[in-house]
Amino acid sequence: MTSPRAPGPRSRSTSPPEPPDARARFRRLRRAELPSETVALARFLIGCIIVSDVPPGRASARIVECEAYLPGDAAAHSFRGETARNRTLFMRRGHAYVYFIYGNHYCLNVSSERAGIGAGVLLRAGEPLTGIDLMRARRGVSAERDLCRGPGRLAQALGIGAAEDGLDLCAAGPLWLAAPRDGPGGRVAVGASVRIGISKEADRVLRYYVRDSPYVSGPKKLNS
DNA sequence: TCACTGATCGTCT
DNA sequence: GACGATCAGTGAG
Repeated sequence: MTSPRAPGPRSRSTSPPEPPDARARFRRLRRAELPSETVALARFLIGCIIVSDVPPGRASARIVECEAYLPGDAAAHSFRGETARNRTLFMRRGHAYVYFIYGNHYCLNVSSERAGIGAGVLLRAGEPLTGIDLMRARRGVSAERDLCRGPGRLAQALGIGAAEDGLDLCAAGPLWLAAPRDGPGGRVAVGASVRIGISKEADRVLRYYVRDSPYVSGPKKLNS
């Protein structure tokens, strides 16, 4: 009948009580702060925060893993040129490219170059920060580690679907990027590896992740 | 922890 | 009609 795990239609909010952690404050990233080159942006995004205000409430996660998909990269969805599906990948940097994959899952990218150039950064995993109960409800699992570990899981936990495709992540809206939290522990060791789940250009080291983070996806040998 | 497999459906050739 | 930037479940080591 209906697709089982695709994010459902937005429920009509009946002013649910705001969980205490939803009041955490984040500073929205300005586009000028985003590096204008894909690899640099992928590295930059590690430690940044993705914030979803998709109803019924706020959920956010610290980005701990992402992959760069470059212009002219055979593994990138933009490789064959612009289509109806991937057109948001050709928007200027800082826009959401959301696509549906394997009949079950949505994945979120951040467009990464100037308008007209197809490239992006796939957000693969996050460490849940706020709205954890909401993520649990969306995901149907309780283990915090499994809420955002993997691109499909991350999108589902944040309530991201086709409706979020094309959103400006540097503007006010239901989905946006926030600066890393300052203070002790703000600086992390970033590792690099080959990308996961692709067959073309599979040897390129374009995946970045937080070393030793339990929230990173993929086999252990890629994460040391 | 890893390897394997089925589910599921939009997109593209 | 084939493929795919995945996930969850199962079984083996």
